[in-house]
Amino acid sequence: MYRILLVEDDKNIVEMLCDYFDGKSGGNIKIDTACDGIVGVDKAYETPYDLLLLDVMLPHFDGFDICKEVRRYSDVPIMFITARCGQEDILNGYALGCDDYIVKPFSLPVFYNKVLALIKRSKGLVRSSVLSAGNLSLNPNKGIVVSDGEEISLTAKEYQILKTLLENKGKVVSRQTLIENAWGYEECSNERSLDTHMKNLRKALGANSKLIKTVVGRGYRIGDNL
Amino acid sequence: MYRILLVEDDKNIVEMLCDYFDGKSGGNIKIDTACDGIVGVDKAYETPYDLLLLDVMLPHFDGFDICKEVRRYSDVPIMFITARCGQEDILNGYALGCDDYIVKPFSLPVFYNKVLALIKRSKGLVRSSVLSAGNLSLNPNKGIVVSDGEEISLTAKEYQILKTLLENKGKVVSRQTLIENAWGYEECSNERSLDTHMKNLRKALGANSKLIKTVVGRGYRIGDNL
DNA sequence: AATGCTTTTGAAATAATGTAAAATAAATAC
DNA sequence: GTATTTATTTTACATTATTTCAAAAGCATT
Repeated sequence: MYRILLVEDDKNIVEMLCDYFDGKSGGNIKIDTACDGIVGVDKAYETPYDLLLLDVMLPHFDGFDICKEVRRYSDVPIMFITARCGQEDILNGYALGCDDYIVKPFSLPVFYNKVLALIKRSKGLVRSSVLSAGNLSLNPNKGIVVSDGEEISLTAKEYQILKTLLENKGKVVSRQTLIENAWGYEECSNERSLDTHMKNLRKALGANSKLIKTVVGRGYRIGDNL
Repeated sequence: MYRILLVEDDKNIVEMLCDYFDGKSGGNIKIDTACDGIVGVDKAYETPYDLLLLDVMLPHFDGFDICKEVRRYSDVPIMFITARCGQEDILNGYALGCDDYIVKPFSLPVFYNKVLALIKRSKGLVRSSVLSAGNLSLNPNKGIVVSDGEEISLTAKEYQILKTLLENKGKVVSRQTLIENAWGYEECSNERSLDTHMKNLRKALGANSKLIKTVVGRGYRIGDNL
């Protein structure tokens, strides 16, 4: 399930995009919305979204401001969607670190595919729809995990933790991010639970558990080497 | 240095793009060209490009065919650039696994930025590039540090201190600045703690610890020479 | 070389993470 | 609807890593 934050003050556009994405993805994409920049920045900070869709013209804190602020701490994919089509604006967007700049009006089916292509690119899911590290693979479509050629069964939490690590292969993923991804909005009351799930996950992975390194004080990281 | 393969049969476009990219990037982007699909596929197979730019309408083996073929074995970023602007064509491009589909004519500066954004996204270099000094490098995106070719593990504080020093390479960084960056809002109770982390950091860096000079009374400075 | 100040060092205190087992909650079967 | 199974959370303690702190060493000024 992919999570998108849409910051847009035009209710019609919000509704249209939400409906289309929900229908087209079969509920596999969830769009969260904010109608002004301040709320947008706050939400982006609290939740690990897979993509930010930003209108440029917003009251008080505009899309460019949001992008600038978010890029201080995050690599999350960012697309602007706006009626402002001047070359100056577009170049400014790219200078602030956006991934794409879409000018309204646009074709919904094309836009949908653009969004999906970017999310997949950012997660390394371009060609195969399989995430992998070393001799370990996870198929997010099928929801199965194979370790050393054998399919293994993981619990929901273990699966989510492993998926988040693989989506960020090579990067240190903070405990907070892992918790947010595995627990979602209902927070986990005791953050020590993660330790236990981590232990169970490692046990389930057998020898491949060595792929997951603990980076004390900063999080965990999965890589291709034992 | 980034390498791009441009498959395009219109000599004018080829020349225009090559000139523009060469000038704009200061030679940091090298465009290789092929004027038909067969040659394009061969070149893409032989060389690890950072991006493929494919015209759709080509003799014999068109851009879609190239994309389909290349995607059998590679995740390389692919952009179509073509005059064919029908929605069917665009959707077909995305279905074949392209990253973007640009319709001619387009603005060169915008196109240049799009290309750069995609290459950076594909390499995980969105926010910040790698920081380095001498034979030492720190990737803020991945959160890893490499010293003399070996990845070394640093604690959270050591990592922050080194990152701050590298962000100010060549400059003297005051102890106060280092403390503020590594401890953030929760102040460190004893400012002598920095000394210990400095010691541990130097120990972890091995020979490269000589890159960090103590400037008594003013702070520390990292440089490129031992 | 003596003084006052800053930096380095290593042992002790503290904090973070790993593990196992028990308790609770959720899902499934009967 | 209840029993059984399975998953998750809590708890307690072991282990490892990090931070603190005070003593020792280094540096600059006289």
